[in-house]
Amino acid sequence: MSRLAKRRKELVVSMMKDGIYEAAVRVLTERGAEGLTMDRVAESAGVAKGSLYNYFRSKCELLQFIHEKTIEPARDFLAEVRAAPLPAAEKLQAVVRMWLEHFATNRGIFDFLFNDPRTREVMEDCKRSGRLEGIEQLRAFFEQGIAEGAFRPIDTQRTAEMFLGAVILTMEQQLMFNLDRPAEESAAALLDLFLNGLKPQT
Amino acid sequence: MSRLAKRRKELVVSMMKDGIYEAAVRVLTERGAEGLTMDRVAESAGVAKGSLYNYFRSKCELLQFIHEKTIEPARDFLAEVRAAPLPAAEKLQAVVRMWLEHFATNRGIFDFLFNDPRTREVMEDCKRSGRLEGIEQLRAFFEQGIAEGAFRPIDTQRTAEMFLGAVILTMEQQLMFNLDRPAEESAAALLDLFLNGLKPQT
Amino acid sequence: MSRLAKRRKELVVSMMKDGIYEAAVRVLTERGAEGLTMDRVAESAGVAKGSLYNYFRSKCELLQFIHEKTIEPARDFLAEVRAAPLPAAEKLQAVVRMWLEHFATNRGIFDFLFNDPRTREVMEDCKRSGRLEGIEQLRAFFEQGIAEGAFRPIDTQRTAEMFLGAVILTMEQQLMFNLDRPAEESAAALLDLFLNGLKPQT
Amino acid sequence: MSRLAKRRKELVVSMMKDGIYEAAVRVLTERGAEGLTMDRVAESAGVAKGSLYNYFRSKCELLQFIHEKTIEPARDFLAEVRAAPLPAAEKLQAVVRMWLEHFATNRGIFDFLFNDPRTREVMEDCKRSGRLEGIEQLRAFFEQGIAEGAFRPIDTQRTAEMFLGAVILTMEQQLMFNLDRPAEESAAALLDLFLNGLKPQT
DNA sequence: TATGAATGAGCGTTCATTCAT
DNA sequence: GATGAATGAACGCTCATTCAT
Repeated sequence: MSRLAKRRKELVVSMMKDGIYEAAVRVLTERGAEGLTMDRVAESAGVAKGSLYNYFRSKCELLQFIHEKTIEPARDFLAEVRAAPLPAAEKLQAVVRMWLEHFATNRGIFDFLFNDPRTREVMEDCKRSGRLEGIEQLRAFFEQGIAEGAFRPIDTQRTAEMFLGAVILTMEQQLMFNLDRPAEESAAALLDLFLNGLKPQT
Repeated sequence: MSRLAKRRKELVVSMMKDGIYEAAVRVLTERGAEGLTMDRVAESAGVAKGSLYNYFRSKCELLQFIHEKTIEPARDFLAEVRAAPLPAAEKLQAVVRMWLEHFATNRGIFDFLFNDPRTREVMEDCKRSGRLEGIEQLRAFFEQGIAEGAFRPIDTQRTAEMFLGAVILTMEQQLMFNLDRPAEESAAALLDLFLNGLKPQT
Repeated sequence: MSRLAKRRKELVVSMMKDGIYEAAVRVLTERGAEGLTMDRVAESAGVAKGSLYNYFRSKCELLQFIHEKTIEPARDFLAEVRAAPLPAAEKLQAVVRMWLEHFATNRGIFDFLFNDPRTREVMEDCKRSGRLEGIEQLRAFFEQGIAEGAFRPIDTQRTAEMFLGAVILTMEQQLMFNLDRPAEESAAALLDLFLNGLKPQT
Repeated sequence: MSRLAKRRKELVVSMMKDGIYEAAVRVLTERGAEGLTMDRVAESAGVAKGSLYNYFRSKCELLQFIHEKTIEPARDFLAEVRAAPLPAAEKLQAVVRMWLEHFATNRGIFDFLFNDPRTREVMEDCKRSGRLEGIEQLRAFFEQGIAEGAFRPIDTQRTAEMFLGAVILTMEQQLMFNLDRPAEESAAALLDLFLNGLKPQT
């Protein structure tokens, strides 16, 4: 096969995978993680069930693809932010805003990524859950903040967990009730609380 | 049927439901949310599968009952704390410690209650997840704190969400990795962070 | 449950298993070992597919049951013959005659028992294939014959293999072409050849 | 199309068929009869799956071709031996030795040819299994032996069946347990038993 | 003619629900 | 009311075959 033909084939495969991905996301949105069956993905993608297996060896592999594809832009942005010459607090805020924006669109896929126990099991083998990755990244920011003297020398692991938990639940509330909170505003509220605490400034 | 007979019948029904509940919790603990089948619940409860349907119209209804029943002691404790003559921060800490202790015993049921997508759907129909209630209760504490002048006048809804998120994820991490963090300590860390914030005390 | 009820239940279960067994044999006969699907067994037995799983945990278990049930009477007879006070040659002849009669009825099940590679795999785990069991039993007869001085001191393992092979292929030819050879006659021919050999008596 | 072009085409087709045959044998060897899928044959042959259907109308036809092609050298050798000026017993021994050697190399294809139920059905349609041919050929040897006065005037059909059965099961045992019996020795044991019988020489 | 993606019937298995006893 | 066998739709997955390129 010529190089050109090969390239074209790769493109077609990539497009099919994307189509299946989108179908899966639709199913996820309409029926939840529980309702994500290969039959429904196939139907939603407009292909035969067997065809899915031309692109993904198993449902598990499809799940991993969805995970990867969804989380990828977030991860890229995170790496970018991490490398940027900004104070820790600003990095945190940027990341939170991005997360809120990124997942604001779609409740099904968010649950699937962060909360579905099946997904977690599948992912643990190869990639870690989105949650674990998020915690790890956040820790880096907290450590930077401490090093800069901007944060108290708290337990970064615990802090990262609490912070991510706060972000996730904020997102979930928004998705669950279709709230209309600008990401900007939510991020600011989060940072304000975590930076300054509840106690009145003396 | 006489009133007495009626009363007795109610009692019997209630006991059966409780027995089934306990069986379900056992199954949940041993096999996870995925493994919670009517067969297994029936077997663990020592009744016939068909009998479950005399007490719960469907699996969905059983799920709702489990939810309710599990949440109940937490709710009771919360009401008690709420009524107590304590400063907001102490109330928060007490509640957090109780939650951590209450769910530390049992990973299966926790996942089931907060994260299982099947459960989630079911719950949304009737009271839109246990989270809501927790948030509502927490709001009261934050409002009290503000009224007392102990807290800044922040958005209590958002704060409650963030706080609950932090608690939940802290719990989950602990359960997921079988960490050995005393509830006392975790509660203290949570309170410290939310009260004082990340910024160094000036 | 009373002892009586228990006994009745056992009987019902046993009858269902037998019914399923017969259905499986029918399918085996009509469609061969390849065509033995759970769907077809269920249909032939006049029950829903799911019901099969109330009596057999898996297809493998059903296969083992068929194996056992079919081979059981042959095994019983063999044990009886083995214990009887007869010369080795007569024992051999009796067993061969029994085999030919026992399997004369049904080609499907015979193939399934002795030749189907799938069956072999399944059986190896728990029971040995019919073939192995047959060889082992035959060896005993040859050893007896040698001890009695009626047979030459040949390699009993090999001899048992050859003998069983001869029996099996004789059976298969008969089944394959629906020949009308009396078991009696076939057994006599087998014994004559194996005892006296091809060479003319000097 | 010119005669030459036709001839060339035939050659190409024949070579392709042979290539596919070899691929099928490889698959058979590596994965067993169960694992012989058109996908794997195509992959092993280095052609597209669809191409297989240019040379064989169906999997069934491919199976028949494999059968034919595998049996062929044995058949050729048999014809050769048959025509040779040797006593019947020596011919028998030569053929048995050849068979044992021919199939000793390869368990997968042997099972496939003689025991796989799928194959069996296919073969029955067109030539009722390779066995028949073997039996027919063996009969000729026994008839020769009788004519020469070297064998008793036994029923040659039955004898041929028993003999073939003995050979086949001997082979199968060897393959199933990976025994290390030289073909020479096995052939000698077979002949000794069939010629001289079990009874002690008087 | 060669290709290989698309197909869809079929596989073994699970499980919430029903219903005759 | 209690039972548990029967049900059948649904699941993830396979693979012989087809057909547009």
